[in-house]
Amino acid sequence: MPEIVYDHNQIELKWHERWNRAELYRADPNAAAPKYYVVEMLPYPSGRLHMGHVRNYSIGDALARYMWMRGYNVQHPMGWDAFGLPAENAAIQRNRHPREWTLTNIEEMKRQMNRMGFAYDWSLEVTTCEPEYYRWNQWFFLKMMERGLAYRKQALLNWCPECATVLANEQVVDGCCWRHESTPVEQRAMEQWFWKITAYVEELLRDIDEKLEGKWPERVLSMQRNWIGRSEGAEVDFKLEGSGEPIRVFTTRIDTIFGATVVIAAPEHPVAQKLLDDEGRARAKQMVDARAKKGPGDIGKEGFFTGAYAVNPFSGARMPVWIGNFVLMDYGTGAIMAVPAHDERDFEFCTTYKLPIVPVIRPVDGSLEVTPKTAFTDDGVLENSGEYSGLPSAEARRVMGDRAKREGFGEPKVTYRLKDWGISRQRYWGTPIPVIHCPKCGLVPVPEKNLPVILPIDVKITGKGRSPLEDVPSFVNVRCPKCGGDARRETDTMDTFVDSSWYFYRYCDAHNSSQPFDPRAADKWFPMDQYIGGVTHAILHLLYSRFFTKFMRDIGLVTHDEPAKNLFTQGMVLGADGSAMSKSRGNTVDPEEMIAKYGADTCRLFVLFAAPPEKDMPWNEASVAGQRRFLERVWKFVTRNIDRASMTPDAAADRRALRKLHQTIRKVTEDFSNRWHFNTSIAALMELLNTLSDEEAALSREAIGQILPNLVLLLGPFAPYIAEELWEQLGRTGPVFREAWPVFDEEFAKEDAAEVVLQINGRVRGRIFVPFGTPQAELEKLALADTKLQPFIAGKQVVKVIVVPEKLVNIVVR
RNA sequence: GCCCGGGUGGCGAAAUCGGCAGACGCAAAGGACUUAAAAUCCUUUUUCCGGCAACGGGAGUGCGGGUUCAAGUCCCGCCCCGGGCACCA
Repeated sequence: MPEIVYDHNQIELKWHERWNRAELYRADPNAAAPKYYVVEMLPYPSGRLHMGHVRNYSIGDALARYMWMRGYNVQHPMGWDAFGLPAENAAIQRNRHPREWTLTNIEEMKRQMNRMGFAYDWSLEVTTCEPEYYRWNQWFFLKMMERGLAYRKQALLNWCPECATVLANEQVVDGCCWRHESTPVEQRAMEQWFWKITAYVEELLRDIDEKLEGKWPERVLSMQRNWIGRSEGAEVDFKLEGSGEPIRVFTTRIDTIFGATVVIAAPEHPVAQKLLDDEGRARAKQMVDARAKKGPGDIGKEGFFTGAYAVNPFSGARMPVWIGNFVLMDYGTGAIMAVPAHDERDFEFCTTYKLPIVPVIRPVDGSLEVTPKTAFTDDGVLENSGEYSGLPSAEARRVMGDRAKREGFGEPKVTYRLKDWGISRQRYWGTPIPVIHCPKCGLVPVPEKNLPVILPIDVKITGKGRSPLEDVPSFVNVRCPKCGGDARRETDTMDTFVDSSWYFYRYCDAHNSSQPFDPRAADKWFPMDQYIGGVTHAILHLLYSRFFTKFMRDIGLVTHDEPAKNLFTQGMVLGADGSAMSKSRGNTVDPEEMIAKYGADTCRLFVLFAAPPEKDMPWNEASVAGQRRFLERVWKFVTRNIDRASMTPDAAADRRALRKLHQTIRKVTEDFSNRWHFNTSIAALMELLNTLSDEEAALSREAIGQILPNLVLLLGPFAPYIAEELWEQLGRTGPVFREAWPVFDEEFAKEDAAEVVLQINGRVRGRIFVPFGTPQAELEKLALADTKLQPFIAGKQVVKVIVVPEKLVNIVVR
C-alpha cells in the first residue's frame, strides 16, 4: 500500500481557495434555529496579526464550529474596533483617507485569517470608518443631546503628547496613555464633549449584582465595582465666620464630626479662593500646577491656613479653614473636614502642622484609645460627642445624617469615583461630532437629515494638538442650520470606543438605512448568549457598552438591560519576557512565520492545547512539534485504514476501540458544553488515537467504518483544514463542520466492569473489578476478604467500612 | 492599605461534585531500524528507601494548623506571585 505523504502546505492552499467562495457558511439571522451569538474583539486594526490574536480567535472559532455542528446559528463576526491609525505608522499613512487604509487593512486581515482557517462571516462586517457607520454614531450623539446626556464643559483633561489628543479617564493606565505605555499623560484644561455615563451609575452597579454576578468573571465585575467606586456618606455645611457662606464637605464618617479640628479645601476650591489674598492664590496655583505635573500620589502633603474660620454645625466648634494640596476638587465637594484622630491621612496632615487631635471614637470593647502615634480608623462607640456619645458608629451615621438634612445644613449622600465619559478626540480619524457652533444660536446639532457628517479627504496630519480638521475651511465653515448665519463646525471627533460600544448590534441588521438597526432584529439576537473578549477591556469597552445598551433601551431600540448574558475573558498570550504581547514592545510572534514552519492546523492546535483558554500563556513554542506529530499520526491512521483489507478481526479489540471512541465523544462534547477546556479535549483525542493505534491490527471493517468519520468530525473544530481534507478522503463532501456533531452511546462508552479501589485507613492497598450495580454489602464482603488487604487487617479491629458504589471501599482499622 | 485571581514534576498542564495526585503533551535518557544522521517506533522518567527483578514501603500539590473514614479540592492563620483600586475624605 503506497503511503500518502501529507503536505500541509498543499492542503492549506487548496482550502484557502475554497474558503473564499464559501457562501454557505453564512449564518442566517432569520432562521428558526436557536440563537447563539459570539463576538470577539480585535484589539488593533494594524493589518497584522500576532499569535496572541490567533489564540483568541481559535477559542471562539472552535466553539463556533461546534455550535454549527449542533445546529445552532452562530454569528461569529470579527469585532472591528478601529481604534485608529497606529501612531507608528502615521508617517506612512498620513496622506491617505482613513477609509482607504482601513479597507486595505481589512483585505490584509482577511488574507491572514483565511490562511489560519478562521470561519468568519465577512458579509456582516462593519467598519467604523464607513460613512454609514458615522451616520449612526452621530445619530446616537443627537439622541444623547436630546436627553441631556451629551454636554460640553471646560475641564482638566488627560492629554497624551504622543497621540496629541485627550483621553478618557478609563484610557489612562498607571498615569500613562493606554496605547503608549511609557508616555505620561499631562493635564490640560480644555473644553470637551462628555457623555453622562454617571446618569446610569446606580444601574450599572446594581446590575453587576443582579444580572452579571456568576455569569461574568469575578475579576471583571470587581474591576468595574472598583472603577465605579461608590461610597456612602454625607455632605455637611461648615458656615464661614463673618460671611456665613457655607463650605460643603463630603465625609463617609459623619459619626466622627465632633473630632473634626480643621476644614481643608482643595487649592482650586471657589469659596476658599475668595478667602485668599494674592499671595495665597499664588500658592494655591502652585499646588495645582505641581499636582498636574506629577501624579497625585507623588507629592507630599502640604497646606496653609487661609486666615478664616468656619463653624462645626454639630459641635459649634470654631475651626480654621486650610488649603491642602491633597484634597481633590473633582471628588466629593472639593473640601473635607479633617478628623486626625480617626483618619490616617488627616492624622499625618495635622501632625505636620501641629493642629489639635481630638479622639471621639472608642473601640467597642473599650480597650484602647487613640495613641499619639496612630489614628484609630475603625468603627466603634462615640464619646465626647454631645448627645450622640455612646452610640455605635453605624447608628450615629444614620442619625446625624438625618439631622443634617432635617435642619438643612447637609444630607446623606452617595459619591462615585466614576466620572462622565469624555468622548472628544483631536484625531483626524473617528466620527465627526455633529454639532455646529453658531455665534448667535450657540451649540446647534446638525439636523438628522444632514447626517452623516463625513471627514474631508485632503487633510494634513499635524500632530500639533489641535484637530487637523481645523485647517480645512471647507469642512469648518458652514451655515447655522437654525439662523442661516456664518458658523463653525465642531472639529473634534469621537472616541472610537463609541463605535465599539454598539457596533455588534449593527451586525444583526447591517444594511438598515433608516435606523442603526431594527429593534425586532435586535430582539431576536440579543442579549447575546456568550461574549468572548480580553480582560484588558474590563473598564473600557465592557463598561461603555453596558452604558450604551441601557441608553439604547431608554430610547426604545432594545428591550434588554445588558448586552451580554455571559462573558468569557480569555487569557493573554504573553511574550517570552512574560509581558503582554504588543507591537510597541516588539515581543510579538508572527503567525505567518509559524504557519510557514508548522502549518495552520498545527498552530491552532498548539495554542488550544497549551493551556485552558482563560489562562495567560507565556509564549513558548517548544512543544509545537508534538502537535504536528499528532496531526500526522491522525492523517496516517485515517488514510491507511480507509480501504484496508480485513486482517484478523477481534471482537474484544473492536469493543475496546469503540468504547474509547464513545468515551472521547462524550468527553469532547462535555468540554464544549461546560467549560471550553480544549486542552483536555485534545488530550482525549490523543488518547483515542493511542488506543486506536494499539488495536489497529485487529479492528474489523465495521468498526473502522464507524471510527474514521467520527474521529474526523471530532477533530474538525480544532484542525479544520486537515479534517476537511480527510473528510473528502473518506469519500464524503464537505464542509465538515456542517455535518452533525457525533452522538455518543452510553452503552458503548461504558466499561465492562467497575474498578473499585480498596483502601485501609485511606491508603490504597488493592483494587478489584466488579460488575456494575454490585450491592454495597457485597463490595464490603469482597474487600474484607481480599488477600492483599489481609496483612493490614489481621490482628486489628475493623472500626468502620465506607463503601462508595462502583468506586471505592475504605476500611478503617485500629 | 483595600478588593479580585493564582501557587501541583525539569517544562506546559490534568484531576469537572471531598474518593487512586501527575492524564495528555514537551524535554531528557536508553534501545530498535540505519553505513550514518534525520524521521519513525519501543522503553524509562515526582522523589526517597529496600530489591537482580516482578514488586514492596515511606514522603509529596507554597507554609502551619483544623474538619473528615478520606483534602490539590472544605475551614482558620500565614508566605509568595499576578492583576485592579488608592492622599477618593
